[in-house]
Amino acid sequence: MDTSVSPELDSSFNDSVTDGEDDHSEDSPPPAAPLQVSPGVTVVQLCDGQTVQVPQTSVIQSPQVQTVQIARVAELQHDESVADTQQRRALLSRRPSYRKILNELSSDSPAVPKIDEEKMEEEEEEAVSSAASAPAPTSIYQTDSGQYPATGDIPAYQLRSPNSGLSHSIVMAASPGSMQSPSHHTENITRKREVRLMKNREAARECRRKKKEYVKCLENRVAVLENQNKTLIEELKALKDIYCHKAE
DNA sequence: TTAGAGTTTCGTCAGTCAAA
DNA sequence: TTTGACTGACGAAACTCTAA
Repeated sequence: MDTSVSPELDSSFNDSVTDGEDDHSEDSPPPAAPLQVSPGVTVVQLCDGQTVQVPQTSVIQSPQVQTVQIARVAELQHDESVADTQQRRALLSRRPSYRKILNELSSDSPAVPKIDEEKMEEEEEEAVSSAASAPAPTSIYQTDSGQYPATGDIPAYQLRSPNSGLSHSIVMAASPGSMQSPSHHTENITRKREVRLMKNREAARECRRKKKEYVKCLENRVAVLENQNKTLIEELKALKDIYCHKAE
């Protein structure tokens, strides 16, 4: 099972995504700066072991952030090793959902729309109640969401679904399970199935939407890091030049 | 213009997990 | 134990691109 790797990646990844969403995140101070010798100056070690003092405005401090992040991941791993099994299982077995990740994102960045869960619930309830109370719906896809009739675009596999024709005259039994005729029982099962399918359909849509946003955030993050990397390389080159001139 | 390949989108199923 | 939410995998349909 390779899922054991994902939580660490995800925990650091969530930070990265959050940072990636906000391009100014590089301006924020790192959680710790081990090579910082004074408030305005950072010490950078060159390949020959010597050190050079760099103004704090330099982007060279950013790798420290990464180092610290790696250290935090290592810490996390250590903590996990001593945590109880249930907690570890919770950490290792499942990655956070896109909903969680994106909700975190949205709390950091107002540009990302937060998922209105209450609204979604209301819509679902509405859909369910309409499915249950509709006098004679021709199809659940027409009565519930209103999407398909609006576009007139009902996929063929939905039309030929074995359930699509069975949703007529859905009536709730007065006491489900006690005095239910076979037909009512079948209708109840059918209705439950249709509700489940409808919810799952919505969930799949939402999941895909979240996934897209998530991938976009990753791409943004990659772009930011690539730029940063380029700047760092140039800066390192300049510093080496300065050092070589001094040495001569 | 059109046939076919490649890509995208969508619904469904199955499996997992957390909460009740 | 049951239930609901979430998400990967799969197949089907729609869409896009390209060579003939």
